[in-house]
Amino acid sequence: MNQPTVIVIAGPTAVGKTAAAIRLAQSLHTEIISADSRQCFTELNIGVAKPTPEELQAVHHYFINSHSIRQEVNAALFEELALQWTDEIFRKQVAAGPSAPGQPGPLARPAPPLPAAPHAPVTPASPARPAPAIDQPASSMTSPLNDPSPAGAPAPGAFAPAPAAPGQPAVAPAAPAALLLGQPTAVMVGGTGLYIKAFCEGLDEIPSIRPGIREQVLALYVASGIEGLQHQVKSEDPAFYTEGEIHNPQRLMRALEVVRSTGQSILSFRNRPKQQRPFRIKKIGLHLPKEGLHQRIHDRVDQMMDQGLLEEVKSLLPYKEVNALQTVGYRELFDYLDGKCSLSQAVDEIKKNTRHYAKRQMTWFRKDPSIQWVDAREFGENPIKFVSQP
RNA sequence: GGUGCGGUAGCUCAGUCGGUAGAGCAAAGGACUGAAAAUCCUUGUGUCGGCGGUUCGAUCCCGCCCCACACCA
Repeated sequence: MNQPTVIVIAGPTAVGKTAAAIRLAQSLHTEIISADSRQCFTELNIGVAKPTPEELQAVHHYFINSHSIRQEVNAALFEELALQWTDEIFRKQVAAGPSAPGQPGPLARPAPPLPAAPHAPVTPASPARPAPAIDQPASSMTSPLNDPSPAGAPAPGAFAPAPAAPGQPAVAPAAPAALLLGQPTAVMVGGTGLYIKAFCEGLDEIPSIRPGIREQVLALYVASGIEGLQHQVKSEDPAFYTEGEIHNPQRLMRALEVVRSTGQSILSFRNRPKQQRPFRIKKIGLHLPKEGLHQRIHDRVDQMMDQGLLEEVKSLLPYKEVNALQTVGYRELFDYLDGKCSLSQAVDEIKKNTRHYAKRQMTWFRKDPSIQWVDAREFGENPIKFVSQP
């Protein structure tokens, strides 16, 4: 049975997902939905390894530069938006008609294919970039759907793609029709496992939290710590206190805000079966040997510093408390700017915390039996090869 | 050369009034449905610098040696 397909590219940070997904999307003449909880923010560029302006020009990306750090973004919002975007991509492809091999597909852009040099030169340090558009009130950005990719935010230089064998053509010559069988296809790429899960399986429907309650719960945590949260959860949501993660402040606060807002335990909402999506999902996991991945992480952090990450972080100092900036690469440099450590210590911390992050990502993705794992280097050579099999 | 202080887990160190040792970090594994680049959980045998001596028994006390640091010449 033929259905539209979403190809999901997952894997740890710095394996080379971005470049691989762009090549794949170009081969398939389609567009990309990013599944990255940080690259959606216009104000965050170097530190989140956003695709370069050239890459964004080559393939249309959704959920890149679509939000401000002053907006609340979470997995539920992502699920909702990504489903809309998927539908939008499919409809565009249907409207444009099937593409013929060797010809520009319906969504192909005029830009030439990106070079896929196995060892792309490090992009030189970016010149001073415009100040992030954080002056705008969040309310003026309430329509991310209509403006998914403002051109104003230049992204940092590209991180070199996973090394591919020399001599490979920039774009696989395979015909998109081989995979599509006349059916629309979209590409999703990102490292935020929860967002991918929300998109593929859906989240339970939990009413939104009444205004003021989240602040109230946070204040409780600040004032009385995890013991205070545990104490309240024990009396207000005993079921969660018994079954939930009671050593995890975030889970405790979530449980409290739900019970205070709805009068019911958060556990009572966890009853919805996995969603059946009206499209096929094919998950590809990119991996590299640990030493190689760590080397790429270290190199990329050094590149970020060369590209001016410190300046980017300085410009965000007034916003250091917002959730979007609780992020590897930013927190450590805030500490440096606060005089808590030396610059080289901060850089070492970024490398270490990025390694930890990659490990957590692998723990998450390994658990998903529907992922087909591919060596990132092989995938980079000819992504469509791994995608054209059912 | 002399004096002092050290040499204990990958790193920084604690400790054993003599009964073969434990924290933080690192590392490894894991959980995770509206903060997810977040948050949380689990895992600690290492010639206690080397060789002798005292002792039932030494990482601990004593002697010599090696190494590091500081100060004095």
